[in-house]
Amino acid sequence: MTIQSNPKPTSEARKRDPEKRRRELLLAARHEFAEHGLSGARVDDIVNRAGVNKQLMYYYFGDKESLYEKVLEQAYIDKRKGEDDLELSAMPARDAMEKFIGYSFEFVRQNREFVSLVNDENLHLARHLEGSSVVQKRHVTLEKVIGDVLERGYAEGVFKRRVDPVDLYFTISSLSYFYFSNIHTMSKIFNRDLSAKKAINKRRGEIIAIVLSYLMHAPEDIDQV
Amino acid sequence: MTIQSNPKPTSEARKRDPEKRRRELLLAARHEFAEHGLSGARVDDIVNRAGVNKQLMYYYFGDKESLYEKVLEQAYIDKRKGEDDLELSAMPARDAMEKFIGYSFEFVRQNREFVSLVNDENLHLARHLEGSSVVQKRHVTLEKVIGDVLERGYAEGVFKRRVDPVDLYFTISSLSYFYFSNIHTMSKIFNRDLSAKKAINKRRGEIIAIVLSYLMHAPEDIDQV
Amino acid sequence: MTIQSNPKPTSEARKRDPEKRRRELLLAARHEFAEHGLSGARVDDIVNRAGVNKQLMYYYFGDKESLYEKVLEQAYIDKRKGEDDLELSAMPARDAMEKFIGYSFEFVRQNREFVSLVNDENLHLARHLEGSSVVQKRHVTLEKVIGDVLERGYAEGVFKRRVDPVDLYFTISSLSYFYFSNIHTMSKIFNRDLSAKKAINKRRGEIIAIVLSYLMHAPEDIDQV
Amino acid sequence: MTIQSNPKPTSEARKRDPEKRRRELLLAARHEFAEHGLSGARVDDIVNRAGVNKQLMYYYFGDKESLYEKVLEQAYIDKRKGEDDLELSAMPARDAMEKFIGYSFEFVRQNREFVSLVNDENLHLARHLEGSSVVQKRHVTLEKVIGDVLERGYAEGVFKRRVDPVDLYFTISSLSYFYFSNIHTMSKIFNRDLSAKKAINKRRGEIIAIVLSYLMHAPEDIDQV
DNA sequence: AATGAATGAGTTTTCATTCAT
DNA sequence: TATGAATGAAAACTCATTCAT
Repeated sequence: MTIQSNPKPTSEARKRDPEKRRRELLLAARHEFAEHGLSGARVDDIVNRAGVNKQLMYYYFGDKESLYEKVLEQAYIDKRKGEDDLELSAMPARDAMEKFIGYSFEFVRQNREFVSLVNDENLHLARHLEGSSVVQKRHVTLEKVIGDVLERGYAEGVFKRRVDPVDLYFTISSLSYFYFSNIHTMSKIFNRDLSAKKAINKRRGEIIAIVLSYLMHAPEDIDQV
Repeated sequence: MTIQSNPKPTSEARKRDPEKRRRELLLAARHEFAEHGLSGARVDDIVNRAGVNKQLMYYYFGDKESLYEKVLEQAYIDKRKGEDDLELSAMPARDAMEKFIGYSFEFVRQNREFVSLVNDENLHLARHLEGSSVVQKRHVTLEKVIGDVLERGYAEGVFKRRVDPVDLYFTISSLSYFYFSNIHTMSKIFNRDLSAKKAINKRRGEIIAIVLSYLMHAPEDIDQV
Repeated sequence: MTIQSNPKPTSEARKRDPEKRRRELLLAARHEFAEHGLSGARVDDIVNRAGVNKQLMYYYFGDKESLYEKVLEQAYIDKRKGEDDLELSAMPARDAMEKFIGYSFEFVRQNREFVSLVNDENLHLARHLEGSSVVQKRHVTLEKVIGDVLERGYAEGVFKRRVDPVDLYFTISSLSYFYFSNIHTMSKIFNRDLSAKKAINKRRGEIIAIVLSYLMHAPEDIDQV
Repeated sequence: MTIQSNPKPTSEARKRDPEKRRRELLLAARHEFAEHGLSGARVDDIVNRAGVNKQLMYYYFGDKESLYEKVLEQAYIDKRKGEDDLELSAMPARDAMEKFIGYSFEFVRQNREFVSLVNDENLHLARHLEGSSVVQKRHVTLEKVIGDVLERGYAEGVFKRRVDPVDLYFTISSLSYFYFSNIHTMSKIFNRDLSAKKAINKRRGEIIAIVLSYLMHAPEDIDQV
């Protein structure tokens, strides 16, 4: 690995690049698992998609399920990377919150495969997340980041309602995730084209409004009515 | 023949009751499909659960996929039945809305299988809902019921924000559905026991608060801040 | 049978006419067996075609294979009936022979199902003809009829070549039967539409010419060349 | 690897010879299909005959029907190979024709499986010949070869009757093929042992006589009588 | 005489995985 | 590292036949 590590494309070129093959396999696997779920995915299809020999998959990942775990873990890592890149601490609380909600929505919008993977993993009772402490660790920081924004909001006086950061994350995720997670059944049931750009953008606006409205109004407001 | 003619099921009885067998098969199938998804479910397991011969399933439903369609359709019908039983028109708008949100939450809480089925159906792009116009028809009334409550709320002055009934249904569904749909991954990720009764009840309260807060505050409220 | 034998259509009419149902079953079975062979035919399809309950077939015929035997036997009986109706003894030998050849050809032309049935029976080594002495008996007369025509032909001087009646029957059958038996493969192989009326009629003429030419020229004719 | 590199099959040897396994599968399949037809043949029996794992059949051929197609195609190719080996152009027309008829007869005599396969394929309306252009192409040359012999016969003055080469091929095939195709039913019907060597040889002689007689006598011969 | 329900034993096909090189 | 060949176990589905009425 260290010896042949960098480019150095000899006559036979791009062959014998184990890392690349691994990545290609993971990518192909993500597509397959997202499209068909763990049990619906076919090892044959994955390796065909990746353009590699079947045995190579076993060589790299051991078996189908381990490959699935790797795919899942990577999906969560990718998502958290995006969240960390937001740099929310650099802006006013309300803006930060709006940005975070918008990003959450856009993330699922552009990573539908993530939704499918996570849904399927819930079908399996999150059994494959067991081995991965990475995922858990990464979410501790997320909790903190949201907490910080909230605190700043309270300090600024822009947020009125005290909420648990994780609860808030739930709210934001629910609203963002569900739209894409259930887009097909909902489109059929209500006979609407929810995949239309216009519909999606409208929904994003509404989701931001819901969350902000919630944060910006103290509980008493309602009870007083 | 003349003696046992009527549904008087004697001691051994329960034989030759095709309708019952059909129902038992559907029930067993719902369990299996909810647990393992369409591709993960095993016909053998379904018929074993139902205690019938495998061929009977084919005799009644044609094939695995058709059985799945029937299960799915029935799941939606059952859900809609519950919604219709709420009789929301008989109470003040705010109470009606609170009741509806609470019911939506409790429905998924007590019908986790519904969540699994619908998630899996989304994985299949809602392809199996194609043939069922029943499901679509039943949701037209739902749209009307929500619309009525909203209108009454505006008239009563209790609701301030104008929203599309279907959008509102989305909001309520998102918040209710996601909690249970993603309960396993979320529990792992945040290392919390989201299945605990206390956590669930707390979340229900918050969801009701979110939705009501949204409806009861006009958009300007936020912008003015 | 004797009591309810004739029409007497009571209130419920055409129901309860066992003989008719038997015939309908046999007819449907003939279609199915001719189309798919013994092993390819489906009991379900047969009874559906006949519009009767499956169990009725078992009630009447015992099992699929016995039904097949009945169908086969009936097919041979029908064919022999036609041959007997020709009344070849009433006309000059050459005309009789021409008529017989023509009839043989037309029979398979119009009874393609016979061809399929017989082919399939040969696949089964004629095992199902075992029980049926009827078929064998009926062909003894056929042998005689052909023999008579031949003898008259020799006496009239129109036929020159002495042949065994059964051999001749083979020749005629071969030429007639093969055309329709192999019409699909041959059409494909030689890229011709052998099912066209024109092609069929032309072939009939040639077959008659072949057989007559053979009978009307003594063996020496060839050797002399 | 370097030591056993060449096809030097040592004592245990014969492993890992995919081509051979393919051939063995095809051979076993030909037996099975010829004995039981497409629908009557059992994949299990085929692979047992070939001594290979069942899945290997699917690995090589895709499914039962595709295997059937390959078997059928190969059967036709083998037959055509034999015909090409006759080298008819090297001998006088009459001898060539006699040789061709004799060969045609002997071919079916020694390749009864061919007969069964072709019969079964006709049952399926030659549907499986669709994809194989090979078969069709190979028969174009056959048509030419027969045409050449005929032309030479006319030139030599030995053949008097002008016939279409394909029609003649039909005549020869009919007479040869039918005898073996229908040998079981005919044996039963006429209570003769048509499988006896003597009977077969006698029939071959007669078939040659029929065809030659036909070719060597102009149509007028009959009409004049 | 007639029927809908039910079944056991197959039959094709699929699939993840391992072998041999 | 890489691959084509090979496999056992299971899966969906089929089919002739019988049961109960």
